[in-house]
Amino acid sequence: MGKRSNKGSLRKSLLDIYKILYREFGPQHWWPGETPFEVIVGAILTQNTSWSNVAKAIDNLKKEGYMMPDALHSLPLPRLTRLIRPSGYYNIKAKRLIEFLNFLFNEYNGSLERMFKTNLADLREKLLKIKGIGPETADSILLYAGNYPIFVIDAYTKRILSRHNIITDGMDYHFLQRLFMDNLAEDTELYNEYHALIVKTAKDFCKKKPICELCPLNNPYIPRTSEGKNT
DNA sequence: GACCAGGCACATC
DNA sequence: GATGTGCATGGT
Repeated sequence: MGKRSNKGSLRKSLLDIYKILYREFGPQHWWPGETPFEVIVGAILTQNTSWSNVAKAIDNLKKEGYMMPDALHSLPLPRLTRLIRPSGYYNIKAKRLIEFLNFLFNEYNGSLERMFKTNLADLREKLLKIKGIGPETADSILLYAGNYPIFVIDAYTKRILSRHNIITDGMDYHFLQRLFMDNLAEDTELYNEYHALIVKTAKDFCKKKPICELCPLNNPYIPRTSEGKNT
Protein backbone atom coordinates (compact mmCIF):
# COMPACT_ATOMS: atom_id res chain seq x y z
CA MET A 1 0.00 0.00 0.00
CA GLY A 2 1.34 3.38 -0.87
CA LYS A 3 0.92 6.69 0.79
CA ARG A 4 -2.63 7.80 0.88
CA SER A 5 -2.32 11.22 -0.53
CA ASN A 6 -5.87 12.35 -1.00
CA LYS A 7 -8.43 13.02 1.60
CA GLY A 8 -11.02 10.57 0.35
CA SER A 9 -8.81 7.53 0.65
CA LEU A 10 -7.54 8.65 4.02
CA ARG A 11 -11.06 8.87 5.29
CA LYS A 12 -11.77 5.45 3.85
CA SER A 13 -8.68 3.97 5.49
CA LEU A 14 -9.64 5.27 8.88
CA LEU A 15 -13.19 4.03 8.52
CA ASP A 16 -12.09 0.65 7.17
CA ILE A 17 -9.68 0.14 10.03
CA TYR A 18 -12.46 0.90 12.45
CA LYS A 19 -14.86 -1.48 10.75
CA ILE A 20 -12.34 -4.29 10.72
CA LEU A 21 -11.47 -3.90 14.37
CA TYR A 22 -15.08 -3.55 15.44
CA ARG A 23 -16.11 -6.60 13.47
CA GLU A 24 -13.22 -8.58 14.93
CA PHE A 25 -13.42 -7.55 18.56
CA GLY A 26 -16.84 -6.03 19.04
CA PRO A 27 -17.66 -3.12 21.34
CA GLN A 28 -15.15 -2.55 24.11
CA HIS A 29 -17.28 -0.38 26.38
CA TRP A 30 -14.33 1.54 27.62
CA TRP A 31 -12.70 2.92 29.86
CA PRO A 32 -11.77 0.29 32.47
CA GLY A 33 -13.19 2.15 35.46
CA GLU A 34 -16.43 2.03 37.39
CA THR A 35 -17.04 5.75 37.84
CA PRO A 36 -16.04 8.96 36.08
CA PHE A 37 -13.78 9.76 39.01
CA GLU A 38 -12.02 6.43 38.72
CA VAL A 39 -11.52 7.10 35.02
CA ILE A 40 -9.84 10.40 35.85
CA VAL A 41 -7.57 8.86 38.46
CA GLY A 42 -6.67 6.09 36.01
CA ALA A 43 -5.95 8.59 33.25
CA ILE A 44 -3.40 10.35 35.44
CA LEU A 45 -1.86 7.19 36.85
CA THR A 46 -1.41 5.51 33.48
CA GLN A 47 0.88 8.20 32.10
CA ASN A 48 3.78 6.33 30.54
CA THR A 49 2.86 3.28 32.58
CA SER A 50 1.36 -0.12 31.84
CA TRP A 51 -2.20 -0.60 32.95
CA SER A 52 -1.41 -3.66 35.08
CA ASN A 53 0.61 -1.44 37.40
CA VAL A 54 -2.08 1.23 37.45
CA ALA A 55 -4.70 -1.37 38.36
CA LYS A 56 -2.81 -2.22 41.53
CA ALA A 57 -2.71 1.40 42.60
CA ILE A 58 -6.41 1.82 41.85
CA ASP A 59 -7.18 -1.30 43.87
CA ASN A 60 -5.31 0.15 46.82
CA LEU A 61 -7.29 3.37 46.67
CA LYS A 62 -10.60 1.56 46.35
CA LYS A 63 -9.90 -0.90 49.12
CA GLU A 64 -9.17 1.96 51.49
CA GLY A 65 -12.27 3.85 50.39
CA TYR A 66 -10.49 6.77 48.74
CA MET A 67 -11.91 6.53 45.24
CA MET A 68 -14.08 9.58 45.71
CA PRO A 69 -13.17 13.23 45.26
CA ASP A 70 -13.69 14.38 48.85
CA ALA A 71 -12.02 11.33 50.38
CA LEU A 72 -9.01 11.57 48.13
CA HIS A 73 -8.84 15.31 48.59
CA SER A 74 -8.47 14.92 52.34
CA LEU A 75 -5.80 12.25 52.09
CA PRO A 76 -2.37 13.42 53.27
CA LEU A 77 0.28 13.41 50.56
CA PRO A 78 2.56 10.75 52.11
CA ARG A 79 -0.33 8.30 52.44
CA LEU A 80 -1.53 8.99 48.92
CA THR A 81 1.98 8.48 47.62
CA ARG A 82 2.27 5.15 49.38
CA LEU A 83 -1.04 3.87 48.05
CA ILE A 84 -0.28 4.67 44.43
CA ARG A 85 3.27 3.38 44.60
CA PRO A 86 2.74 0.40 42.25
CA SER A 87 1.86 2.73 39.39
CA GLY A 88 5.38 4.13 39.29
CA TYR A 89 6.43 7.81 39.27
CA TYR A 90 4.48 7.93 42.49
CA ASN A 91 5.86 11.21 43.83
CA ILE A 92 4.96 13.10 40.68
CA LYS A 93 1.64 11.38 40.19
CA ALA A 94 0.52 12.04 43.76
CA LYS A 95 1.12 15.73 43.16
CA ARG A 96 -0.71 15.57 39.86
CA LEU A 97 -3.74 13.98 41.50
CA ILE A 98 -3.72 16.71 44.12
CA GLU A 99 -3.38 19.40 41.46
CA PHE A 100 -6.49 18.04 39.77
CA LEU A 101 -8.39 17.78 43.05
CA ASN A 102 -7.49 21.33 44.00
CA PHE A 103 -8.82 22.46 40.65
CA LEU A 104 -12.01 20.42 41.06
CA PHE A 105 -12.71 21.83 44.51
CA ASN A 106 -11.71 25.40 43.74
CA GLU A 107 -13.67 25.65 40.53
CA TYR A 108 -16.57 23.24 40.99
CA ASN A 109 -16.85 22.67 44.70
CA GLY A 110 -15.62 19.12 44.22
CA SER A 111 -18.46 18.15 41.88
CA LEU A 112 -17.64 16.30 38.68
CA GLU A 113 -21.21 16.79 37.61
CA ARG A 114 -20.71 20.52 37.69
CA MET A 115 -17.36 20.28 36.01
CA PHE A 116 -18.83 18.31 33.14
CA LYS A 117 -21.47 20.94 32.55
CA THR A 118 -18.71 23.16 31.17
CA ASN A 119 -18.52 23.23 27.40
CA LEU A 120 -15.85 21.13 25.71
CA ALA A 121 -13.50 23.87 24.55
CA ASP A 122 -13.48 25.72 27.86
CA LEU A 123 -13.06 22.63 29.98
CA ARG A 124 -10.27 21.32 27.79
CA GLU A 125 -8.43 24.59 28.11
CA LYS A 126 -8.84 24.56 31.89
CA LEU A 127 -7.67 20.98 32.22
CA LEU A 128 -4.58 21.70 30.16
CA LYS A 129 -3.62 24.46 32.57
CA ILE A 130 -3.40 22.00 35.44
CA LYS A 131 0.19 21.02 36.04
CA GLY A 132 0.57 17.37 35.13
CA ILE A 133 -2.34 17.17 32.71
CA GLY A 134 -1.32 17.22 29.07
CA PRO A 135 -3.34 16.66 25.90
CA GLU A 136 -3.74 12.90 26.18
CA THR A 137 -4.76 12.93 29.83
CA ALA A 138 -7.13 15.85 29.27
CA ASP A 139 -8.77 14.19 26.28
CA SER A 140 -9.08 10.83 28.06
CA ILE A 141 -10.86 12.60 30.88
CA LEU A 142 -13.12 14.49 28.48
CA LEU A 143 -14.03 11.48 26.36
CA TYR A 144 -14.14 8.64 28.83
CA ALA A 145 -15.28 10.40 32.00
CA GLY A 146 -17.21 13.30 30.52
CA ASN A 147 -18.57 11.79 27.29
CA TYR A 148 -17.43 14.71 25.18
CA PRO A 149 -16.81 14.06 21.48
CA ILE A 150 -13.02 14.33 21.40
CA PHE A 151 -10.56 11.83 19.99
CA VAL A 152 -7.71 10.54 22.15
CA ILE A 153 -4.28 10.06 20.62
CA ASP A 154 -1.79 7.88 22.43
CA ALA A 155 1.34 5.87 21.83
CA TYR A 156 -0.74 2.93 20.56
CA THR A 157 -2.55 5.09 18.04
CA LYS A 158 0.71 6.43 16.67
CA ARG A 159 2.27 2.98 16.52
CA ILE A 160 -0.58 1.39 14.62
CA LEU A 161 -1.03 4.24 12.16
CA SER A 162 2.67 4.47 11.40
CA ARG A 163 2.96 0.70 10.98
CA HIS A 164 0.26 0.90 8.36
CA ASN A 165 1.86 3.86 6.61
CA ILE A 166 -0.96 6.19 7.34
CA ILE A 167 1.20 8.61 9.30
CA THR A 168 4.91 9.22 9.66
CA ASP A 169 6.78 9.55 12.93
CA GLY A 170 7.00 12.98 14.43
CA MET A 171 3.49 14.19 13.67
CA ASP A 172 2.29 16.07 16.69
CA TYR A 173 -0.68 15.38 18.93
CA HIS A 174 -3.09 17.94 17.57
CA PHE A 175 -2.34 17.17 13.97
CA LEU A 176 -3.17 13.52 14.55
CA GLN A 177 -6.25 14.38 16.54
CA ARG A 178 -7.49 16.57 13.68
CA LEU A 179 -6.77 13.71 11.29
CA PHE A 180 -9.34 11.55 13.04
CA MET A 181 -11.82 14.23 13.88
CA ASP A 182 -11.83 15.79 10.41
CA ASN A 183 -12.35 12.41 8.79
CA LEU A 184 -14.86 10.80 11.11
CA ALA A 185 -18.31 11.86 12.18
CA GLU A 186 -18.40 13.83 15.40
CA ASP A 187 -19.58 11.00 17.57
CA THR A 188 -18.62 10.32 21.17
CA GLU A 189 -19.48 6.65 20.92
CA LEU A 190 -17.39 6.22 17.78
CA TYR A 191 -14.38 8.01 19.27
CA ASN A 192 -14.72 5.98 22.44
CA GLU A 193 -14.84 2.63 20.67
CA TYR A 194 -12.23 3.46 18.07
CA HIS A 195 -9.56 4.40 20.56
CA ALA A 196 -10.43 1.43 22.76
CA LEU A 197 -10.14 -0.91 19.78
CA ILE A 198 -6.76 0.57 18.89
CA VAL A 199 -5.52 -0.09 22.41
CA LYS A 200 -6.79 -3.65 22.35
CA THR A 201 -5.21 -4.34 18.99
CA ALA A 202 -1.90 -2.81 19.96
CA LYS A 203 -1.75 -4.70 23.23
CA ASP A 204 -2.68 -8.02 21.66
CA PHE A 205 -0.65 -7.86 18.48
CA CYS A 206 1.79 -5.02 18.12
CA LYS A 207 4.32 -6.06 20.71
CA LYS A 208 4.99 -9.59 19.60
CA LYS A 209 6.36 -9.81 16.13
CA PRO A 210 5.37 -13.42 15.41
CA ILE A 211 1.82 -12.75 16.41
CA CYS A 212 1.61 -9.68 14.26
CA GLU A 213 0.59 -11.70 11.21
CA LEU A 214 -2.55 -12.72 13.02
CA CYS A 215 -3.57 -9.13 13.57
CA PRO A 216 -6.80 -8.44 11.70
CA LEU A 217 -5.17 -5.36 10.18
CA ASN A 218 -2.46 -7.45 8.58
CA ASN A 219 -4.80 -9.73 6.72
CA PRO A 220 -5.98 -8.72 3.29
CA TYR A 221 -7.48 -5.85 5.09
CA ILE A 222 -8.74 -2.48 3.92
CA PRO A 223 -11.33 -3.84 1.53
CA ARG A 224 -11.24 -2.08 -1.80
CA THR A 225 -14.93 -2.24 -2.53
CA SER A 226 -17.46 -0.47 -0.42
CA GLU A 227 -18.81 -3.47 1.37
CA GLY A 228 -21.76 -1.68 2.77
CA LYS A 229 -22.88 -3.72 5.67
CA ASN A 230 -21.08 -3.60 8.90
CA THR A 231 -21.31 -6.10 11.76
C1' DG B 1 19.31 -8.17 33.91
C1' DA B 2 17.95 -5.45 30.18
C1' DC B 3 13.98 -3.49 28.14
C1' DC B 4 9.45 -1.57 28.01
C1' DA B 5 5.02 0.76 29.33
C1' DG B 6 -1.96 4.30 27.30
C1' DG B 7 3.00 11.40 29.46
C1' DC B 8 4.43 15.41 31.16
C1' DA B 9 7.27 19.31 32.77
C1' DC B 10 11.41 21.40 32.75
C1' DA B 11 16.31 22.54 31.32
C1' DT B 12 19.27 23.54 27.78
C1' DC B 13 20.78 24.80 23.32
C1' DG C 1 11.25 25.96 18.57
C1' DA C 2 13.67 21.48 18.87
C1' DT C 3 15.83 18.12 21.60
C1' DG C 4 17.17 15.76 25.99
C1' DT C 5 16.23 14.20 30.64
C1' DG C 6 14.04 12.84 35.10
C1' DC C 7 10.44 10.48 37.02
C1' DA C 8 9.82 4.38 39.08
C1' DT C 9 7.20 0.33 39.31
C1' DG C 10 6.29 -4.47 37.74
C1' DG C 11 5.93 -7.72 33.69
C1' DT C 12 8.44 -10.13 29.87
